[in-house]
Amino acid sequence: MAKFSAIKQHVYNKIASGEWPENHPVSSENALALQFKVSRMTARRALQELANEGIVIRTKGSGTFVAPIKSQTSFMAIRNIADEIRARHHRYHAQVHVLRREHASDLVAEMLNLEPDDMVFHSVISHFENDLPVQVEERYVNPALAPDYLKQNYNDLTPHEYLCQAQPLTEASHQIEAVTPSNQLCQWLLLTKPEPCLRINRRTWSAEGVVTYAVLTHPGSRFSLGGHLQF
Amino acid sequence: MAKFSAIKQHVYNKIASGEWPENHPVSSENALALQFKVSRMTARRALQELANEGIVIRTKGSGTFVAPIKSQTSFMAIRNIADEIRARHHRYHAQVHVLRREHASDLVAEMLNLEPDDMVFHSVISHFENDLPVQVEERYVNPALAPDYLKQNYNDLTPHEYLCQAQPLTEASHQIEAVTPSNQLCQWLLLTKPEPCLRINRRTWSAEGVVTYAVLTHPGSRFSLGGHLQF
DNA sequence: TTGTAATGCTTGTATATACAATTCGAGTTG
DNA sequence: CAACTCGAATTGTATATACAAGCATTACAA
Repeated sequence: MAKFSAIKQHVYNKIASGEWPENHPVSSENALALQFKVSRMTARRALQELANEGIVIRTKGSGTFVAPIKSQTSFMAIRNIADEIRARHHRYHAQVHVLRREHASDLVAEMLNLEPDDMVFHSVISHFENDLPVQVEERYVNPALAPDYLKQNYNDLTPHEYLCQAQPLTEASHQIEAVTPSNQLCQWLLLTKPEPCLRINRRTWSAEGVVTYAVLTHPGSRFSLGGHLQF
Repeated sequence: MAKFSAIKQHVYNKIASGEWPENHPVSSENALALQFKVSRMTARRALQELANEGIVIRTKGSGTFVAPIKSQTSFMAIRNIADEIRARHHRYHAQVHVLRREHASDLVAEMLNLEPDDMVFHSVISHFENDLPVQVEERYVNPALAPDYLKQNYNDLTPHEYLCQAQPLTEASHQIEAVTPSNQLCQWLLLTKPEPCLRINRRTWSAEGVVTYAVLTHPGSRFSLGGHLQF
């Protein structure tokens, strides 16, 4: 492993272990250079790359500090929330609230191109970043296209991951809105009082039809969607 | 301007002008160092940052090349709110609340790559769909890049339309979040009580730098963002 | 007490150098 | 003609050094 990578890893560990919380000062370039017996330029490179990744914030004359977390995700690509959180070197885990077979409501039936009262799979899962839920994923699945959906263990892999491998997706549509969360959602999100939430309604298709309809709800204070375009 | 920035600019220009198309080789570190009379490390930094931005691709032993254009970003094309409303066959009109020259706040200065207290143009406009406001557009403009911004009549054309023709945009970044509107925003949006709002923070670049920073706020009950992807 | 000047620490920019690792083409060899 | 070798070019890693610029504290003077 390259020396500058070792230093980055050292900082990652400090942050992941909780030893360095938000805004905690990070060792200076010179201190790291001494500690790791490298030149200042090498220590500098490590901190610089961490800054590019948004892990730390550097201020001339002042120092380097652990960046406050504010989730940001690309809304162009359909990405996996778990991968995203891990890419930020934060701890991820999930909690399954609901996982069952049930009759489709009118709305769900329409979204999945089924008849009302047809059976669908329904799951509700909270996704945690550093012990704080950043997303409640409410998902309805067409049983014909993913018959083993209920048999998976969603602590190990996300529904999105499973569905991707079970039914390669060909198409997706999103609708993004701001909503007030229901009491039930507040509980799942560990919100003591309602706050504006970002909601993504997503339908995904495979070659054989609509696979799944998902309602993803993020607390406004813990999540924002980002994107970058070039022309 | 720092030397490494000058080199980056040089590469930007070559690409923007079309002189260097996709996959065209970029001058090597040593060549740029000679040409700009800097050390290799400085030329290297310029190319490295361009690579981080996704502008070029670097391969050890081979060289540096103009990156292929990122496609499929049509999800959130920069759309004009007025066109959108008219496309729905609804009546559109605008109301200008603020249109003036003022000192930049720290945040605005940072977003526009200016110094705090530099002068910027500031406008606040409500956009109405059938007599109900669906967006408050708060916009800050770099006066150097759009000196006539304040002279336009924003009942006839939107700031976005004017800026597009004044400074062709090359790049944009968005951040979408859910927020509670301030009292001032509630007034502008004709909301009797606060409701969750969808907020889009957008920065747009032309070849010469950041042109404008816009904060677009939509009432959650009157607006949602849609998108469709195919793979 | 207040304002100011000095000082030390930090990050930012820049240079010169060295060697490692990889790619790619030119030349050589069988 | 094919395969191989070699070397030039290029990017990657690392060091040592220098000075500029910003921040925060201390020391000092009014």
